[in-house]
Amino acid sequence: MPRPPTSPAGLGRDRIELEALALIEELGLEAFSLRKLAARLGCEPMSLYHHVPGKPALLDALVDRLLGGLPRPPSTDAPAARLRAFAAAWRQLAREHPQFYLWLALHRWNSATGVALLGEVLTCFHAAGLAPEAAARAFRAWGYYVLGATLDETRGYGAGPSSLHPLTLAELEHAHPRVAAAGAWFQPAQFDTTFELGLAVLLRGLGVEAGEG
Amino acid sequence: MPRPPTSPAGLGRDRIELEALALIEELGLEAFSLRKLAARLGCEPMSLYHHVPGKPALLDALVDRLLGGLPRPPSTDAPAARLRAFAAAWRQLAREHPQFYLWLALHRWNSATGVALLGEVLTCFHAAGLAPEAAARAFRAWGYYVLGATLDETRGYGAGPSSLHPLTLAELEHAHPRVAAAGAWFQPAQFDTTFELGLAVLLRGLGVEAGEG
DNA sequence: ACCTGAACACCGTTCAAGT
DNA sequence: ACCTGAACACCGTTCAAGT
Repeated sequence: MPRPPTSPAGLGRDRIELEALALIEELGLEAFSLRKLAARLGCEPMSLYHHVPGKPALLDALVDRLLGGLPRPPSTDAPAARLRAFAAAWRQLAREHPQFYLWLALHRWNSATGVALLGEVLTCFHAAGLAPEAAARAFRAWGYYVLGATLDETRGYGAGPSSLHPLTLAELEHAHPRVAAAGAWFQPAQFDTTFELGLAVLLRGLGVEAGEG
Repeated sequence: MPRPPTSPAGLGRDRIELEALALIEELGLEAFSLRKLAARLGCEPMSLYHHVPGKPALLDALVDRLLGGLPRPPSTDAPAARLRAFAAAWRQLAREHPQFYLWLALHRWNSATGVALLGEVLTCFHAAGLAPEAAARAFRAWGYYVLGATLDETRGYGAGPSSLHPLTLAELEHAHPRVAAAGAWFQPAQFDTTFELGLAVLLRGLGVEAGEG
């Protein structure tokens, strides 16, 4: 009684990768392990090695999967609109996979999928009329901003306290009233507005968007 | 024969923390362990627990140590100059501790030291004449950019390939000539120029620096 | 007060063996 | 071809014991 190649009982890369993605969000990236993944899949830890070379390779495969699935803006849109759309899709991906995002963001995208995506973004800067050097630098600066924002949004205030001797709210308000007051604009509900503000400044200042837009 | 409190034979937090900082850079953040630190210090792993509550607490103490040691610009400088100086000092710190920087950058600075530093930076935006909300959002956008740039500089291209099937240089030049050509401006020698470009755009667009400087 | 040794509950991964 | 079980070399940390 041979079973189909993607039978739920068989492992296969798809089932392994999808379950890994879910388990990472459930447990956190640090607590995720191949042994727990195997338990979730109902197999022995070592069975995974017949489908995946090891843990780093599995995580890199997840990067490729997510990069490949990122929605692309229509190439008929204006360059600035396309860059806003790329940033929005990327932020959405970070929001959907906050735990995995640390690995996703900080590993080199030197696979075919990753380089293709980088090329699409870089093309927007060329399409905006920038010379090669200006386009390369603007691409980089834009990436710095998007990277920092998404990491801060997923791993910053949302991640909870980590210090040995954290300041209490009362201490904060007494010692640093301005920091305490600014906290109102550091809430998740404000993320979109703040992100758009900085992005608009960058796109305009980098020469991607005309002054009168 | 009682020994002085900071004797080389005794452990003490200072010796533990300084050795940890050095060992993290030597081995990499992921490979660093308390057991290896103990071996380096010539003691048993469990001896460390008499000076430090655990591994995360030790790393958070290192954050506090480095934040406290960050050089501060003179408060007589103009706000924009101070923000450039903070960014430069921060980038320097990242360059000196590229391995530890991932932990340093992504843990909440809710200690007294951390909040004081955040307050000093936020004050620059107020001093530039921005209203509380604009200052809070500009502070955040500035931080996104600095965070992303430093992480990319320390963990990006410098960290080597990670993908399962990386593109070769020849494949890259054939399939994505523009990405390959842009690589010339992605080298470490170009980091300063690119960083300053984006920072200038942000400071000007956020209203920190006047149009005519 | 400070350090030690054995032990516990985990890791990723190798290897030889099963079907 | 695919899965398993035992084993190896690691982790962080607890606990009881030493001085």
